[in-house]
Amino acid sequence: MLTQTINTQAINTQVRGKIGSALPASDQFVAIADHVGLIATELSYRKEEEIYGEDEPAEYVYQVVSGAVRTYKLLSDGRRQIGAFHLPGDVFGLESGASHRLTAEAIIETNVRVVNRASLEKVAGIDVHVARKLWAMTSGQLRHAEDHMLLLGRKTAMERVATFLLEMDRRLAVAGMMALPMCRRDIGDYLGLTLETVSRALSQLHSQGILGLSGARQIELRNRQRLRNIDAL
Amino acid sequence: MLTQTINTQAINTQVRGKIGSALPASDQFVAIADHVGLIATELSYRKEEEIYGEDEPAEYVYQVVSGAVRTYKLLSDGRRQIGAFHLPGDVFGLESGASHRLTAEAIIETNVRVVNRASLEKVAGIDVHVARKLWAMTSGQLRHAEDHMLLLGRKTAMERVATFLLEMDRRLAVAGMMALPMCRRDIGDYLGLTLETVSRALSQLHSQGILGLSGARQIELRNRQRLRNIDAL
DNA sequence: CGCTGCCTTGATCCCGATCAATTCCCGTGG
DNA sequence: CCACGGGAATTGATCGGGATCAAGGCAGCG
Repeated sequence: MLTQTINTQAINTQVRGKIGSALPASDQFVAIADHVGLIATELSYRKEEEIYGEDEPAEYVYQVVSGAVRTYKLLSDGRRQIGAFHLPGDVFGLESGASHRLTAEAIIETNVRVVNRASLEKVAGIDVHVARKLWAMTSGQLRHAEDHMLLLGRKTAMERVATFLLEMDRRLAVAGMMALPMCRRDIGDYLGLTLETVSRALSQLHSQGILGLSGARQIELRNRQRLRNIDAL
Repeated sequence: MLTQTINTQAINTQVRGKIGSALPASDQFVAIADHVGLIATELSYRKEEEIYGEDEPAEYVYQVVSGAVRTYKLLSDGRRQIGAFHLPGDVFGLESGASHRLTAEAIIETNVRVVNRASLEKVAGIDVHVARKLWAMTSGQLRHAEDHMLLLGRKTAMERVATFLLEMDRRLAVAGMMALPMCRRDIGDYLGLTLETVSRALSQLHSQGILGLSGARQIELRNRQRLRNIDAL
């Protein structure tokens, strides 16, 4: 339960109050919260800590401030499919229905901003721009899921890894370098592969000079065009 | 272009006007159209006919009246991933953004009801219940996509086919029988398998007495519980 | 400096893909 | 009503990409 999390792990980092204009307002989640005067709370989660579980009531909507989050589903025998990685700025845990449909965990030490879902929905019932924004965010997640179904159903291992690298490059590259927050197993569970296959694909791309590795999780893309050629359309 | 479709194939079946209460009002799409007085048009598509293409402007929102529709993405070399099958009552082609992200085709002779997206959005800007409903419909599609990612990324061939049969049973069984509108290739492209693998899995389930076949597309589930046991969680 | 978990690399296996015939319907026309 | 044609489905044989099993290597952190 989130209540426990607040009480046991995150109590020290709680910051209650209206989001002020001093905070980065680079996206609409903040803009909404700011504009309509919603109460936003900031929480911290440690590496590997669960944020919410599958089928739990969706009490809050989250936005990553720093760190990284994975959302996934499990089969009863432990097979895992990660649906998405959530990086700084991303909103996750937004549900139209009553409960979360995936489990969310912090991959590394992570700070998130949360807004109560009920109050957000109340605002959406008054302000059509907020309602439109909630729909657009869910629609954006659907777009990602549709692209990912194509990857999982039809792409080869090498194509999947190329797609992954280009996605991460777009989302978290700083000065041409990526610092991946997740391990090989997470990447495999996102791409529908084993960690060994991910590792082999990365090694091969490295040997071809398409990427540089300075530490397993520090990756530099040296030739994006060749990577795009490997990735099927 | 849809305009062409209207002019060439569907002109005879066009029915312009406010949806009346005499039509089945079992779902909210009709309820919305009825309530707010939107103009709904009914169109027909022949077997294999395209309804809209990937990246085309999303001018209309569709609801299946009769028949069946597949929505899919293609890779440049022709590999195809079907994201969903749309059966009578289902809404498809609803986009929050400007364009369609998958191609839609009629699988068999199909009748659909269409509503202009711009006018629907205009209504959503006034009536919060309509706005809420649009969000909920997109959210429902996201739920399906999340479940399907788990299937495509982590389930075995037999598990995928079991999941498929249970889904179709739920959605189109009449008196314990299913009349599948789609061929084995479509099923394969939905499940991330080849048509041969789908066929083999069905044959095996048949030989185990779990399903009855009267014609390749007429399937009777004889033991849903065993099918649920085969389907991982 | 030495664990300990993460990653890489190698060897082998196996499930589902691919290639290849039939067979089975189902629709069509005689 | 039946014969026929042709796409759809089944079934068989073989292949191969990625999984699995199994060591090492390395690096980040105490």
